[in-house]
Amino acid sequence: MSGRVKEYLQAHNVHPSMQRIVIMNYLLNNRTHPTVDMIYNDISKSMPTLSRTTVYNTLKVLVNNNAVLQLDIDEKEAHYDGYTHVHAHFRCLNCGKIIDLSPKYLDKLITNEIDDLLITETQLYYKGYCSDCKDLGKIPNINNK
Amino acid sequence: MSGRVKEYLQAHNVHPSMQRIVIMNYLLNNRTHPTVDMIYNDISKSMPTLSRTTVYNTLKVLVNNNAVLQLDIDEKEAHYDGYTHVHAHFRCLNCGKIIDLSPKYLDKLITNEIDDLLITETQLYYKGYCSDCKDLGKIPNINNK
DNA sequence: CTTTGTGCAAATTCTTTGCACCAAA
DNA sequence: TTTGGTGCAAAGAATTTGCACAAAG
Repeated sequence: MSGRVKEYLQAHNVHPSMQRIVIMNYLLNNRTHPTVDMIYNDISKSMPTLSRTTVYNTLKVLVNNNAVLQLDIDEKEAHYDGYTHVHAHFRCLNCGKIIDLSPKYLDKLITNEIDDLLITETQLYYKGYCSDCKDLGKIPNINNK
Repeated sequence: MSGRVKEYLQAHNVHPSMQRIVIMNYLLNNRTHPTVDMIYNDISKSMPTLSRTTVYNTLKVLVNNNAVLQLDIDEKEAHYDGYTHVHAHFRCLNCGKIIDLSPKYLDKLITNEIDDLLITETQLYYKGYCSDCKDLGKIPNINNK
């Protein structure tokens, strides 16, 4: 079972340490878009030596290697998603819950209510390299960063 | 000229103080998606008594009243946009520049190159109120909060 | 007067850094 | 024995809070 996770990490050029396997496994099995603190609190119950720094370090490595998605939908703190395919997210401004939106909404702007959600705000962000930067070898290598 | 700004603020139920007019005017005339610090540094040249806290306060009021858009495209710090209609944004991961994308890209997922930009990442965020929260009078009133 | 906005300093929160220790190749 | 991962404590950066003063109606 965690053999699968180990392979997943290796496929993404991430050296599969104990901590990395546990954190990646957590993300694959908890599709709740957790924060660093949620991950840390949950995992340290069964792995009391784990440090917050390691959670930060690990998530950075995983994100840089496209094994995990970092969500900036919450201005306070980052959330993480083990499902890396492009998909839309919804965050409730009252309870904070973040959910995936069905792919059928991916290519359209949504206004008002859908699927029993009241949408009040839409943000569409693209990231990459602009014309000035993209040619100049300024694109970083993968591992670490 | 700043009479226009004053009217704009009033139309959004924001009491038009000197500082608010100056900050709103700055955002309407600087479509560079500035951060709090950029706004503070630029404006305090001509208004040395301005405080960073007031910039924070003012932006919060403006955002809450839909007079300004807050962008969370940069995980480090918030950027602000005086143009509030829904539109897509692109941020260069090398130089940090944020630009608006033509509306023609709004309703489609972009991969690879467009308009001389190399897109490596797409984030589609919706915010609002989930089914559990939307009926319960949990939607905050506009002014302040 | 009374309410609302401003601004300083201190506090909070999330994240990163420096460095020593450990483990695996 | 060298390289890379872990974890503690401290530092850093962005933002918020508490409170006193000022301004406007």
